[in-house]
Amino acid sequence: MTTAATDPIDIDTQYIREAIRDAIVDRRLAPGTKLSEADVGALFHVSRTLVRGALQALSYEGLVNVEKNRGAFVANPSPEEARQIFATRRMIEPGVLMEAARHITPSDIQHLKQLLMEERRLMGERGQSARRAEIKASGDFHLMLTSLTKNAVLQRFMDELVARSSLVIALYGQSAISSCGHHEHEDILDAIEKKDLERACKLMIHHIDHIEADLDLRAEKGSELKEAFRL
Amino acid sequence: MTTAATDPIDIDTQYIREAIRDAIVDRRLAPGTKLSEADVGALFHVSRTLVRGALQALSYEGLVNVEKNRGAFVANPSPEEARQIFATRRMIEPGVLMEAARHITPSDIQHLKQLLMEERRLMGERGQSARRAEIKASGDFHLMLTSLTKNAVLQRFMDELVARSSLVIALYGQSAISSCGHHEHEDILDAIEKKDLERACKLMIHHIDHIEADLDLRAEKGSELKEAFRL
DNA sequence: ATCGGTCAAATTGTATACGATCTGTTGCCT
DNA sequence: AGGCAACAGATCGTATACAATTTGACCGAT
Repeated sequence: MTTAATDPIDIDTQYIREAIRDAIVDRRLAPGTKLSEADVGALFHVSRTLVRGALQALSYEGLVNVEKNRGAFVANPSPEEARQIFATRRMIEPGVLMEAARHITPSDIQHLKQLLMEERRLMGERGQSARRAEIKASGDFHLMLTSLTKNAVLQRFMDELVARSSLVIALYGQSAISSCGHHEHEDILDAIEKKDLERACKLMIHHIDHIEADLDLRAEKGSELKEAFRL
Repeated sequence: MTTAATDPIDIDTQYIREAIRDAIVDRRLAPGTKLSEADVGALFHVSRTLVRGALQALSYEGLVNVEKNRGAFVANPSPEEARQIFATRRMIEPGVLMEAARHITPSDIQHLKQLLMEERRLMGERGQSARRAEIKASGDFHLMLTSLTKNAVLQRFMDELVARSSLVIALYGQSAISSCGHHEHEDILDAIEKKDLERACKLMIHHIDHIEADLDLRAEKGSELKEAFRL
């Protein structure tokens, strides 16, 4: 076996950024968790300098909050933030769909179908890690669709939106996703394959609506004291 | 005169980031210009540490390119990038418009009208600084519209898109903006005021189309050697 | 004269050192 | 006992020092 996982030689800001990002999106790091520069640096055997860079980058993505002179914490998105994220997805994703459909090839469709099969397989599994993998696979469908647009700007926006959505789903999801989420991806792909873009768009919007509807966004949750006390 | 411009007391990463950003968007820094960490640091009387943070942030926004071991350069967007930026705006801005219209108040409309008057005033002026101000005012209309949505995620996306658009317009614009660009903002606002959202959306799309149509995006320009030689 | 290689200057990459700020605790005073 | 102030530990913010890399110049060989 390689030693890559525990003893990677080339640790740079980017590597750390992605490692933390994955951990957050996979919910191995709980929202609110403090990410001390010294601790993270020790973990990766690098100085605080590189860690700071990674944390700053993640704060631009909205995955961590950095509080001045207090440190960085895994983001704990408020219900309001969650709503904004999904509102933005509703605006963008129909366009993504249309643009992706213009470029899509039969080979792309095969790849997407394969992803959906993998997703379905995971759905059968039980346990927390399966649920993580399911959330991830669900996001990957949207990201792969986006990659077909060959639009780097859009890709970055969607990367951020999907990552933050994962966090929100993990926080507020009521776990009915399994039942509704999956068919919808297949239906969307079907509509694209049949060039029925109008239907595909409609399905996409409904899909996003359903994901958001599965969330429990009633104000109080975790740490939003400021909101709770109307400060 | 005040010494604020040359001797500000509180210089932090954010301040530097905004200063450079403004300079790039205003085109006081030409695309391709090298931003040496030491030089910038000397200018603001800070160490390279803060400058690096600012440059990294700007690279996430797509306003500067950081090349490993070579330094940071003011972005020189390729025609392809320009197309992607405008394609993305076409996807997002109709949604922005709809959402903004839902929240808009008479007072907001007054503010927007005031902005448009200012814009029109600048249009009368001549010279490079007037053109800069005009490009800026033109972007501000879109940003102010976005701010009405009260959606922070969206706001950040639009901030980036508008900033990069300014760069692209400065680079590839053929300066016919004056004639077409302005009426369109007024027309859009009119349509919003009359609650004719369908018309407002259509006008917005056309507006973006017109801006892009005014660009000269034929491949070769400046430094895109890789493209030029098909590497 | 041109090509190739070696070397020096300049610039970035990373680590470390030091100062500033926050947090929690201790102990005194009322 | 309760509250306030001073202090100590920990953590972040910034600057500086040193290592690694790039770039351009010089110089000798073909």
